[in-house]
Amino acid sequence: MNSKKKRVSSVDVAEVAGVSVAAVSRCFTPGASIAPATRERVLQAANMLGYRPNFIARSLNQRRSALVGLLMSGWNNYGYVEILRLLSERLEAKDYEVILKSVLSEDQIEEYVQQMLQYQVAAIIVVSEVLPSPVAEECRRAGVPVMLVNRLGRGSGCSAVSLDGLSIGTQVASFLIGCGHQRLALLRGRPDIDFTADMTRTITESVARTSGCRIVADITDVIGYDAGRQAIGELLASDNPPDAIFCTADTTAVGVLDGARMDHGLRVPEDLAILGNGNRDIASWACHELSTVEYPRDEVIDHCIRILLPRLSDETLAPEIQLIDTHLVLRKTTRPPAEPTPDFIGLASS
Amino acid sequence: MNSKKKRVSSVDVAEVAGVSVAAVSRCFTPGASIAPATRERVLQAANMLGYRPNFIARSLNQRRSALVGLLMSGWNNYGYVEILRLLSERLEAKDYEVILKSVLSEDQIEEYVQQMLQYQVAAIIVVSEVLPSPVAEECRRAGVPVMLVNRLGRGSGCSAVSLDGLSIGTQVASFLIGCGHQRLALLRGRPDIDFTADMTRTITESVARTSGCRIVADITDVIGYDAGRQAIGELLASDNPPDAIFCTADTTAVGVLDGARMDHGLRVPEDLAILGNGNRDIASWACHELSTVEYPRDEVIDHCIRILLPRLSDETLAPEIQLIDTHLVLRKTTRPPAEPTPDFIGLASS
DNA sequence: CGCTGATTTGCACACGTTTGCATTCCAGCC
DNA sequence: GGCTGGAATGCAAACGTGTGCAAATCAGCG
Repeated sequence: MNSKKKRVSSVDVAEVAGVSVAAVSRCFTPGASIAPATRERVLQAANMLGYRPNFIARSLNQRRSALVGLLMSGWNNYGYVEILRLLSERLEAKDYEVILKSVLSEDQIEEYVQQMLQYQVAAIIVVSEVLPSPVAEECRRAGVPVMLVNRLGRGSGCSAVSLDGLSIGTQVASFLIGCGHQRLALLRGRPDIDFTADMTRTITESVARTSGCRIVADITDVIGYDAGRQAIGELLASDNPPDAIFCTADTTAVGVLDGARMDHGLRVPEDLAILGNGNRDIASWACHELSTVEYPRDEVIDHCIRILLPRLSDETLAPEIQLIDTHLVLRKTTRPPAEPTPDFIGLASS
Repeated sequence: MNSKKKRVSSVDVAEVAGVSVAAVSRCFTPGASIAPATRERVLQAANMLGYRPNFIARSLNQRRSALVGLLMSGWNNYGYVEILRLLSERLEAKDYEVILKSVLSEDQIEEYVQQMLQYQVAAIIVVSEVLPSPVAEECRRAGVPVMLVNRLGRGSGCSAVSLDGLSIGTQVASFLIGCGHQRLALLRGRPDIDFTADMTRTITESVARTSGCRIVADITDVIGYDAGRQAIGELLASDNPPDAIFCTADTTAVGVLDGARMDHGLRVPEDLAILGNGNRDIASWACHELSTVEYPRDEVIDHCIRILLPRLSDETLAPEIQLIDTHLVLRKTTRPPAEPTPDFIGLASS
């Protein structure tokens, strides 16, 4: 009833409690020197008036805020959304606030970063395929650390956490080759993503070292169910139809799977093996049983937080890049390896 | 090189440009009275020094920030994530910043709202099934409007945008009854959600008015693929197996679909009709072809923004509640209506 | 040149905190 | 009782900006 006009501040509390504003400030500062008795009196007055310390004023005074900027794109990528959620939760637990920016086109990045810097964010996290190249330098000048997730940003001087495309590419290649496939196709999204580019490189190299095996197609900008379903049609109609397909997203892989089975009557994995990436919920569903590459999101998040937290309070720390390895999750869209070791044969048949 | 020690502020710019701080402030305030010549000089100095106005200081001075708090839960619900994304984009376009809080349990809400109020947010949006009951009152005291999305929060005095459960329940019931189904089952999530509760109520009422038709099961807390797949097993093993199932989430419906087909050999829709809710991407996939209820997210967002924006600048506006109607999207997990009008029969058979 | 009015500029205060420093208070001890 | 030292408290100066008010500047006109 009285609070309609004015916002209650520390001077109001001080007046009621009969102390100075300094005292009420110390009440809300852990570890400050204050007598238990007055502390009690102040808290009581604050409670009665409905007082809350103003974080904006505090931030101005301390010259640093507990705000962390988060640039997000790739909402259609389920893994990114999970990362967003987990990052948010972990930062909340440390009493940081996340200010979220959804970036639609790369042009916006510059503007958004400027805005975030104006809010004196303690750091900027980029969960996105696009890299704020010119912006990184500006953040460094402002002493604001930048952390890239799912992207390496080589040479940008940012910290980063990403899957190790080289290692995973090797795993994928040796598995598919080991199954006896000879005509591989790759369906991936944007060509300029570090992870998929690295993966493609090692797969290509591994295949080149294997006689009788080759890559019949490497198509970029294939993203999502419909794109996958259409792509498999085109591949099957081509001169060199593949006998195994690796997709950099599970949804694409499911599109390929549905297309192969329902549009073209293929048997999976007998006629065509399909390997996805991400191991999201749909991969385990009974109607798909998709073989895929595990995405170790908890590990990704752990490293993010580990790298980020110390840099929030100490600007001078050097950026760090963390690569993360993972493994395949084999279900029913791929065949078991064609040539297991004798030991395994013995074990299985005895 | 020089910016390592100090942050550049308006006094630095003023000094370089040879004007007062007031002048540089006016440079960045649209519509302020400033001579073009000095404006040019100030901007040049600002640019040279890499100066950016400090929004924290501005917010403190103006006693209001461009921050909007966003409480998010239900990340497994694809629709909610879409809402989050769109809200973020629309608010960005109006130069507001979104502070994101991921709420895991209801206990956290109180704390998170307090934190947001301490950051002087202009409003709080709740995209969540849970309602911050005690908190709503506190926000009103602080003059901060609260907007609920996908939840009505009756009696809480908050603005809200939600689907009209009563209307949709009527549509679902009359469709399923019109198809000749007689044993309906409902699988829904949390029992205390306005939308699904309303829907359940009207479905129950409609069924009660129809002779020969009844509801054989109304199970709550069934959320997601696995839960749906398990639930259909239990339903089929019961004394009263349903011939039609309505699920309040598409993922649940797909679980039911897979379970019915693959675990129990049922034909869908001949033996069992399945209706989902949300019309998310998976519903249209060839392996599912799920009939479902459309979720008109653009409309939801439009109303959100329409209601919210004026209340960001004017605290005195009364809360507003907007109900939104939608329609069914019929694919192949439901049968066409059993008794079309004679006209239709005539048209179809002639 | 002097006057008028409009435009531009600067001064100084306010926003709500935190914090270094000085001061006060109080208990303990010789 | 006087002295000492530590704890508690208040004073006042920041932090970086916006803005009302008054001063200053300037153009225009008689």
